[in-house]
Amino acid sequence: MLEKVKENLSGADPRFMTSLARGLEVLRTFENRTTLTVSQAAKMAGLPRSAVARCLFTLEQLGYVAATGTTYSLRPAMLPLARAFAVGNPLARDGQRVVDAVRDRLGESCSLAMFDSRSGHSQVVYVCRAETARIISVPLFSGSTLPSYSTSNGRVLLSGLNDVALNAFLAMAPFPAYTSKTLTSAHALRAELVRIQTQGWALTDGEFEAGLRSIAVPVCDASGSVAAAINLATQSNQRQLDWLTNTALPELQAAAAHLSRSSFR
Amino acid sequence: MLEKVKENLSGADPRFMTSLARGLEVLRTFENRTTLTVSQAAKMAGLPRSAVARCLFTLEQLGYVAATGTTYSLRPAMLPLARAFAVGNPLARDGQRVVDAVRDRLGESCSLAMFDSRSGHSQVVYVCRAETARIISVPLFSGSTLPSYSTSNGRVLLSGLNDVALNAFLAMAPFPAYTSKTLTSAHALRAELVRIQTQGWALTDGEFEAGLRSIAVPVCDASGSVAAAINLATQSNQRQLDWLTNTALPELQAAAAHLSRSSFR
DNA sequence: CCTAAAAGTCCGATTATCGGTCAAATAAGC
DNA sequence: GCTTATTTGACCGATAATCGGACTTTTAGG
Repeated sequence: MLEKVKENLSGADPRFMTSLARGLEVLRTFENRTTLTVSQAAKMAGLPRSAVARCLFTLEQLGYVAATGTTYSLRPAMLPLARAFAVGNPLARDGQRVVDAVRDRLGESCSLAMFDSRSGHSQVVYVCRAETARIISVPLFSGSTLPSYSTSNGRVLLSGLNDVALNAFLAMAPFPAYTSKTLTSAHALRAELVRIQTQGWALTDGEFEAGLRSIAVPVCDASGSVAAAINLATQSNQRQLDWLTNTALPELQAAAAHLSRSSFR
Repeated sequence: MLEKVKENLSGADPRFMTSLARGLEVLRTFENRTTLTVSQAAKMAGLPRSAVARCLFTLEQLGYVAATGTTYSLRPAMLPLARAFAVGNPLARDGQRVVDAVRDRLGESCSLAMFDSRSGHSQVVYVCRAETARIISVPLFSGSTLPSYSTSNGRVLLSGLNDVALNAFLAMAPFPAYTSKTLTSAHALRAELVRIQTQGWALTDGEFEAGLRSIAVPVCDASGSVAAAINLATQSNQRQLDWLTNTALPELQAAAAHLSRSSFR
């Protein structure tokens, strides 16, 4: 997994720092578990214990994790970095205002998402989110990640990939089905992504979770490529499909256009 | 600065991974500047250009930063890590509810802060925050950092340090004065910290910013040591000092006690 | 067009990193 | 309470990953 990233790059670029990659990989294990021992982290990261112990020792010295006995946990050190992104990235900076506005106008939860570029293109990370009532079983926050192939935001982002990247991603198919409606084959997904690309928006209906209906549109950067996606999530029994395409879609498109403009700065 | 951290640790522990430390140090430069070139980052981090170029190359491969031409900027990769802390740390998880409640009851901005353990004990990071109207010139978010010696939250945290850590910190004195009232000498600070420790709360009045008055109390963990601080920030011309100690203080203490309990889990 | 600064490339030296091993400690199972 | 199974912590020689300076190319500025 880690080696793949390195090797894919025209075969082991000498500029690639394995130690740095490993250390960050170890940090990442805390996304799945709040407290970890050395061997647990080693198992999860798929690295030798000694290497993981070195990483955790270093991360502790630097103040990124804290040790209580032999168990490690995260320190707040990530928060300033997350804030740096939140205020430095034009889309993230203006995004909260925009999703709040959409939520207020339409009365449904609205989210701005981007690729979590750490995991190829398989995951999207929620950057900004405005909630109404909780409609999804898994709680979402800024920083939550969701699979890209089965969510409207994710599909919009996938539809903006170039052929090489898209093929690389689809090579991972088939994908697990969350519901009976989930598209899981590379063929079906590719067809859907093509349609999304031409029509300019994506709609998923109960593919990630039964009863969850969602529509998303792309947010483009100055070069015209898809930099983010903004979506509206509703309950199937509350909003009809044509409400999404007739009422929600124009609002989302306006919001996306507005965000697009701000990303030029 | 980086070497100090390493050497202070009983002279270059072989477990310390310099490459990992450097990579994280390079990441940190983005806290000061949203976009950076290699040489800018090298200058800020105080590292050779070639080393920084390797770090940025690696961080880009891993998806933590993105390159646009020769300038780099952060990707949303930090958000999942920040969220992992926010939901995994007991104080952070319950903190938002608590500061919101205090803000609602007292009508003033309330914040929960912890040491930013990356920079010795010189900075505190705001973990949770509930705002009223903007009363401070510099906007604060979750993830914002402020100097510990001149803020009420910071002083509470400092008052919980052991002698060794405190002496190490005070050795950096004198500290810059933000206003004419700022305590800047090690002597004065030490005296104030002792008083804070015995009385159980800290009050700063216009030391960080003129017209800003703030009171803070400690939040302790299971072992009884200070794990966080919670404070209320007011404008000098709106709230008298005795309102802070008579009305605000009990509320803060109740909130802190409540948080303390949740940290046991 | 010329100058200065930054970026990109390369490479030999060195040392930081590696990962397996072993003893000690801890936890689990009986 | 004893045995067994993991886990931790420390060690160390081998090796490859990292280092940083030097050079060339490119970009930016006057």
